[in-house]
Amino acid sequence: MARVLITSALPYINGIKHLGNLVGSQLPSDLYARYMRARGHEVMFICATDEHGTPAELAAAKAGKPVAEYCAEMHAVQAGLARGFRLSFDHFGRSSSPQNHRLTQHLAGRLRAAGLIAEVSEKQVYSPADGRFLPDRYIEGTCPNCGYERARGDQCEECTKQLDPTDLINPRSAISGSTDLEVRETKHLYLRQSALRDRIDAWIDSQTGWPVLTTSIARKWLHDGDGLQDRGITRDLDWGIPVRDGTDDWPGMEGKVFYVWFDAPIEYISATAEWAEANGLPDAAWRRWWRTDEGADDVRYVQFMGKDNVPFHTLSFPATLMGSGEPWKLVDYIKSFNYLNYDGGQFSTSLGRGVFMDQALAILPSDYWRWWLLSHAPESSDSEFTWENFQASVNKDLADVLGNFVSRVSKFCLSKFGPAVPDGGEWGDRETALAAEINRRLRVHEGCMEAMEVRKSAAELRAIWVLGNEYLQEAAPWSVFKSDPAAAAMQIRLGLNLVRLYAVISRPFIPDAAAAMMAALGCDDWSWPEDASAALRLLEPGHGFSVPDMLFRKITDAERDDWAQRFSGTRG
RNA sequence: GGGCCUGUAGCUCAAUUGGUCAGAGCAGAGCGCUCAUAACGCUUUGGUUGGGGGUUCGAGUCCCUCCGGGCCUACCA
Repeated sequence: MARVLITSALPYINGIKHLGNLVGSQLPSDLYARYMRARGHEVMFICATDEHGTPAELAAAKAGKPVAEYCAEMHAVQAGLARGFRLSFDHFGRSSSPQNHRLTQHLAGRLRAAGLIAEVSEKQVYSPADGRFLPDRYIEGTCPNCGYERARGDQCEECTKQLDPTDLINPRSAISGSTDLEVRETKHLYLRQSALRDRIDAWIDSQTGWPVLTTSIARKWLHDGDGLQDRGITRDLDWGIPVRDGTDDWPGMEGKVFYVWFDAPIEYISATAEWAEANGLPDAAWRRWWRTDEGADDVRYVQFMGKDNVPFHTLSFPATLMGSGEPWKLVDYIKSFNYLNYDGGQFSTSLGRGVFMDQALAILPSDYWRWWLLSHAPESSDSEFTWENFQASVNKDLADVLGNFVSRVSKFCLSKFGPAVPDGGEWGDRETALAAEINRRLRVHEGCMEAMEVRKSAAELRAIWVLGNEYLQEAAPWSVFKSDPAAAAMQIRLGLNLVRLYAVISRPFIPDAAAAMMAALGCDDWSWPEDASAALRLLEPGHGFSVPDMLFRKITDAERDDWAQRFSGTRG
């Protein structure tokens, strides 16, 4: 048994996430966590809401609530949706937790002591009307290059030219529209990533088998131009983790907070501490996952994220941990995903384009979505959600191939033999061959799951479902029953055992359906089928079962068209 | 501008990384079965792997070029 630490990129607090966000980190990480648990490994699966930063403050203001209250509410909403999608986090924390305050301040202090923090005075745009410094992208104005009137301070979206806020003509606050802007001097802390560049570079080089997407993004940042640049890790905001040197004041930095991307990854660790506290466990319980000097040496740490998060996880966060000089556990494997698009364009939170987590659950149970999203995960390139494809996959894979198999086996048994696993008959060549084929395919499936090849894993799982239908077709118990009832009993006994086997191996993908299958069989033995031959004899003659309700219903053309219409534009 | 990824049957995607690999699922066609959610099984029609050029005994797989799609480019997170 191994110990596996799994983290999903933290969803940002300012609203309900869409399916693209879900499939980029939380869902595949859940698949992996569930599979690892199913194989008997000790798993710590961590996620949290990422609560700091300007967008959170603005979203709270828009909602007319204090930011702390807003975040608490949105955390509860996101936690509820996570439960709705059956995301099996051991802990779903908050980056605003006391634990994260302490650890972030501690690590900043360590970095300072190691000489890896630089204090830099710089000029930033301040808006008296908004009462805040404005990040570059919150300043709008006319592009000096192309004349576009709504260019942002970081880049003109029209001509893609990189801009400095002071380049803009007629600059104004994107928040209030105020043109009363001034440039103020302010001091900030920079993490001297440049000083750690060689160490990080060597560390990235030492990794094998990481997705190209992961390493290519990291190398680009390491080698582009002058190489890895220092990064500002503080902001002039109210909401965040106050800048401190461990538990001491940091002179000159009063009133400033750490930048969200400094404290967010640290929350992976802090959330594990939150988990320990929530469960009444001592610090040693979480430190054995994170401190290589306190037991984390044998931990395998895997991170899941969308490609936009890769720089922070390959560079900034490792720099933070390495630079601390303390033996923190570094990530062993980074699984990154491309984007999921929606019907010819991008999902858009602002435009309400696409399907959001709450809406998805209002339409169909989570298993339908889990299956489609996982079997179409954007691994090698961006992928696309279309209602036609969703309908086809759900109806064929879930309803026809798996659901109907369970239905035909259980109903046939009930009508011919009654509500218990029938006795009689012996396995022949066909059954032996089936067990061998299941073993073979299962080993392939396991290899894909181990390697986090999500789509292939789904395809292999489906192929194993198909084997059940092929077997029934060849064995034809409905025909055999007429001449040799005992042989038919053996065949259908195998079929019922196949249902249990399917429940076990399908559980990481479709946990609710798996539970329904197992419940109908009156069984609670979730042991992994190491050997199909034995697993297919697990339910013995006389064991009672019931016919489950329809596992998956079909999506009608009318529903498909209705949904396509409903989610094409404006949310609500 | 620079960098990276990507373009394979109508659709969604595979090809152990130069050597029978041109494949699977869906859709289409034909046949079979009747236990089942008009479900299942078998067979089968589709591609000169975006265009062009090159390297090689041999290239979706390497190089050049052109065309198309996407992402990143450090103050959104």
